Parts: sequence; structure tokens; C-alpha cells
Amino acid sequence: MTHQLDGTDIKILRELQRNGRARRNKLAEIVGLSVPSVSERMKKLEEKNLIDGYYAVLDPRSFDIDITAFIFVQVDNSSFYADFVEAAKEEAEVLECHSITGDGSHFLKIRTRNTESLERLLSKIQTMPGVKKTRSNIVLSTFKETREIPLQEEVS
Amino acid sequence: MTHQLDGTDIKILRELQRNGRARRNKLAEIVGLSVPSVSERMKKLEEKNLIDGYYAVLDPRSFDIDITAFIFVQVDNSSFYADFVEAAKEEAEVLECHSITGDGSHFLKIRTRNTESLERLLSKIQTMPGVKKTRSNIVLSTFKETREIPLQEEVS
DNA sequence: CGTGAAATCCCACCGTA
DNA sequence: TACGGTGGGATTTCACG
Repeated sequence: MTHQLDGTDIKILRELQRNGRARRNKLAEIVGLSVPSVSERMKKLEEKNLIDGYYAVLDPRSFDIDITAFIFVQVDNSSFYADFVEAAKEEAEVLECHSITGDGSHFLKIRTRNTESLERLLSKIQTMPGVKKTRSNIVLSTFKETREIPLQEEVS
Repeated sequence: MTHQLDGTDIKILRELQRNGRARRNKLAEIVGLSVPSVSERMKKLEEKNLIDGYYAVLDPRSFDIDITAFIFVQVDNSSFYADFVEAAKEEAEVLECHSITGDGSHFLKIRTRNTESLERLLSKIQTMPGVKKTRSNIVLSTFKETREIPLQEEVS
């Protein structure tokens, strides 16, 4: 599933990963092409669904959202998996939901306001379909947090 | 550290969290104000550093980046913490680095191409300053992955 | 695929309420 | 804070190499 991306496409994507609101004329300057060419390439990149979306990321502490936690969830019977995932997805404080190898069948990343709201959320998770037990790790400090993936010229 | 955000600001931020490239005229339409008013508000929101940044998020599978993993790292002596964190931050495949409560002192989220590159990365992590041992959980499926935080009108 | 040029659209800046 | 008007910049469209 490797795409036909040349160095110019890679450069555009790299810049957009760092600055999602980069103007087309600035991108054109970076890659050394005209503005219409950049627009054309951006359209194609989006049509290929290479770009999941453009998002503003807010600073959680500025909104008094002080707690980040990672939660292992053991969902008892695989027949509950789908229902559990649906319930977890609908929870706004659940930022990520994965199924994983190892101890616990599912893994959540959550963000919440304080210990009180954390307790409420944990209770809620524990009553979700099939949940047998949970184990939480609370974040003390965050040193890096990004979704930027490293891009290099494809060797096709 | 609660800010003076009214419902209009919240609506703007909500939309920008979902569509980071939303135009000011579209935002104006959503909140029922004129374009200059929205611009004014956006400027103030950015001046208050409520917005960490705007980012394009790429679809990792489209770039053959098939493995996501969460790694607990036990850094032996707290005197190594700073050096370990620096080393981890510089690794492009390390998307997140936190210090946490519970087993293991640090926690990483990583994305890499395949099992081979995962092995390389794990070896590298194990040689970082102070690293005593690691425990990995590989992601099988991802059902939700966002950095959108739930916003509601502040009760100030 | 690439471009320059024209039409259109968006936005920063102003004066004003 | 809010607004409308306006000039300049950004984006889209298009004819063409």
C-alpha cells in the first residue's frame, strides 16, 4: 500500500504535520513550486485519504484538565468487546481506545479534570459491558506528546 | 487559572478542534457573529496560549507504519531521568513520553514500521541512560484516537 | 504535471457604535 | 465587544506548454 509520493509531497506533508494552517503560498515557497501546483497536490493527498484531518490542539491545563491517565481494562468475554468499545468511544474523556496484547484486553488514554472526575470515570468504565477489572497509571509529567509520524522519501 | 470564555469562544474552539483549517467566515456563520469579531476572538484565544498548535494528522497505515505500542520503562535512578527523557524525546518514533505512577517510572507511546524496526527501537531504548527494564504492549486495533478535550461553558 | 494571469474569496485594518 | 467597508493577500479557475 505504498503510494506514489515524491519528495515534494513528503515536504508538504511534513510541513502540514507541524503547521496545519500553513498557507499554500508558504508551502509553495518551501517546495519551490507555484501555488496552483501545491493546491493540486494537496487535493490529491486528501483524496488518497493520507490526511486524517486538521486539528487545533488545546492546552489541557489551561482548561483545568489536570489529569492524564492510562487504563488497562480486562474485558471478560470477547463477546462483550464490541459493546465495550462502543461505550468507551462515546465517553468524551476517553481520548484513545485500543485493543492490545498482554495483560488486559483493552487500553485507554483518558483526560479528566481532577481526582473526583477521575473516580467518576473509573466507576463508569467498570460498569461498561464485560469489564472485569482495571488498572490505572496516572501521568505525573508529560515531556512529549505528538502525532507526527516520521516521513522519508519512499524507496519504491 | 480559569479564563473568561463565553459560549461563543467555546463554540469556536470546539469547531477548531474538529476542523483546524476552518475559515473565519465559516466560524462566523456557526457562532452567529461577523467575521471581524471572530478574528478578534481568535487572536485573543491565541494570545492566551489556549491553543497549543494546529496540526495535520496523517493516517499511519497509509505510510506502512503498522505498529503502535505502549512501553513501560523502568529508569533505575532518578539522576538519570532528565537524560533519559532527552534521549526519548529525540526519537522520532516515540510519539509520547510521560513519567507515571505505578510500575515503571516512564511510559512511551511509539509508532514504527514493522516488527524489525520495533526490535531496533526497543534495543535503542534499552540502552538509554538508566534504563533497567521495559515492558511492551502492542496495539492490535485502534478504535478511537483523538486529542480533543471536552469543552463546556465554564461555571465562573 | 507544470505555469502565469484573472476572478473570486478571505481577512486585517480601520473608524464607529 | 460588536459592526461594515475597504485594500491587499490568498485561493481557485483556466488556458496553455
